[in-house]
Amino acid sequence: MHADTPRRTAADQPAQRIATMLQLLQDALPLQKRLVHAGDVVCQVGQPFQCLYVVNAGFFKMVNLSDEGREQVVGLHFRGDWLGLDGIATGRYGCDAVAMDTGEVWAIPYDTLIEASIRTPALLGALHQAMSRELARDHDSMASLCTLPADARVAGFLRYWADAVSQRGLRADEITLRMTRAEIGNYLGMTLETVSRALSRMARGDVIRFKEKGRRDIQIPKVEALTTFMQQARTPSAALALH
Amino acid sequence: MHADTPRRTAADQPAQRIATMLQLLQDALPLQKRLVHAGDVVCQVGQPFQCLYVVNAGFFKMVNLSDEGREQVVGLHFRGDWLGLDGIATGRYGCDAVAMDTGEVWAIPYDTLIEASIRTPALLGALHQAMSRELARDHDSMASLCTLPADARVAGFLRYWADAVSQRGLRADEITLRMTRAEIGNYLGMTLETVSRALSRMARGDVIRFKEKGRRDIQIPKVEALTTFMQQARTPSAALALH
DNA sequence: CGGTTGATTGATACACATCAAACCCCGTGG
DNA sequence: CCACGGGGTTTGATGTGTATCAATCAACCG
Repeated sequence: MHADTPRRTAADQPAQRIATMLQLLQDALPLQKRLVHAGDVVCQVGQPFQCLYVVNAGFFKMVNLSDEGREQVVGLHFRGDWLGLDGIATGRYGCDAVAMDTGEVWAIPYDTLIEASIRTPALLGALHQAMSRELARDHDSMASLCTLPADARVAGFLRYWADAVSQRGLRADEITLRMTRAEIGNYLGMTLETVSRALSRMARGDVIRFKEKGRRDIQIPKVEALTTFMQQARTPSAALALH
Repeated sequence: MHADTPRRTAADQPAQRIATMLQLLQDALPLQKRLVHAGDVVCQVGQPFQCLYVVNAGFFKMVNLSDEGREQVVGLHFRGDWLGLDGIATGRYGCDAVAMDTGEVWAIPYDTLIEASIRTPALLGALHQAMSRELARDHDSMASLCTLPADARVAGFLRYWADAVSQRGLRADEITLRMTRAEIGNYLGMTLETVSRALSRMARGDVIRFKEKGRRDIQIPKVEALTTFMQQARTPSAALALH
């Protein structure tokens, strides 16, 4: 893993797309920039919908408060993602957007966005792409919730995270989860103990490694090993290796 | 349950919204109408994205072919819903849209829609609402997949279906599922046997009734009974009534 | 240093999957 | 007409993946 200068890797394309989109927004709109810290709530379920928020830095979880207080993480968002999209239809936000780290979001009043899109049609493209992408991502999440066993879901989660950061131009072989096991488990539909066990199994199989002093930083020597781990987790066949 | 003339029930508002939107599309766009029958594929995963489709009649399932052939139903769509939205971002459809009954969709080239939206801005509102609504719906699905036990998920599915048809102006106390138990189970992340058992339990508790000669038609005497059934299914407490 | 929060690991329980058998309904064709 | 076959559904017996309960441990912090 020598640090070769990355020229035009496959990950560059999304990075370019995100950078271009953020630039477009800055040029075409008066943005209200807002700094956030871990735990800050960007927009809250039930509040009247006014603004969309675009993530310029940091990362965020979307939390759905289902009926009686039960919290459910329904999405994770990184730089370039939009927050608050599910408020357009009803006029009220459908989720809390909670910062998991210090970061910055740009508030864009929806009305302003629509107006500006007359002069700058590319704004619509950006919005539509963001929504469409989230739809596709949600479908993938549902598929993995429905079909994959716990181990495979955790592996898929790590792969998703690694993809997300690598698409943003960061190194993906060493990720630092800014979520507790409980939050991960909530997002993946399992308990924190199951998350912990899955990670332990992956570490035992050398699919991942924990950085010394802290089990939040995870090294991923080979991202494709996650994929193979997912596949073999689906079949109970070769479960005998490493009891 | 005497047939009182429904004046301005709560369900009228969505019905009005859908009718208005369909009218808007007809007035503002040259629509390519397309009749479909059960099993027809409206748009197929991997095909280049050109058109969005709006459901004018019938009902549709969205199927995600995950990696190796494994089919996953990720959404159900009724009159007024849009199909193919997850193709905007990538330029290729992300799901198959399969008709579950005879129906009609209106094909709308995306480019045409965007152009027309300059003259008729309301078109954008319709598109954005459709996408936003689906996002919110997906989040609800994820929450129920993650938190609810099988019985509650099935009950929630019936309630969702009943809501959907009642919002389209049809009677909701007697719904005919046009899906097999296997399809329902696939959508809800459980096996067909579990779906069957859940329905049997609900029938035993008189939450639903099967119409004679055929277990696809389900009577729902009181829709709110589904909600209470969901809640008591979540707590293993009162599970002793009716072994 | 104790106190707190998060993580790991083990023992046990249970919800659901799996396997299997029987049934119902419906269309087809002798 | 009934025999036959096949897809869909129901129900039961058994197995298993994961939740639950509980104890221990590691890191952080005032």
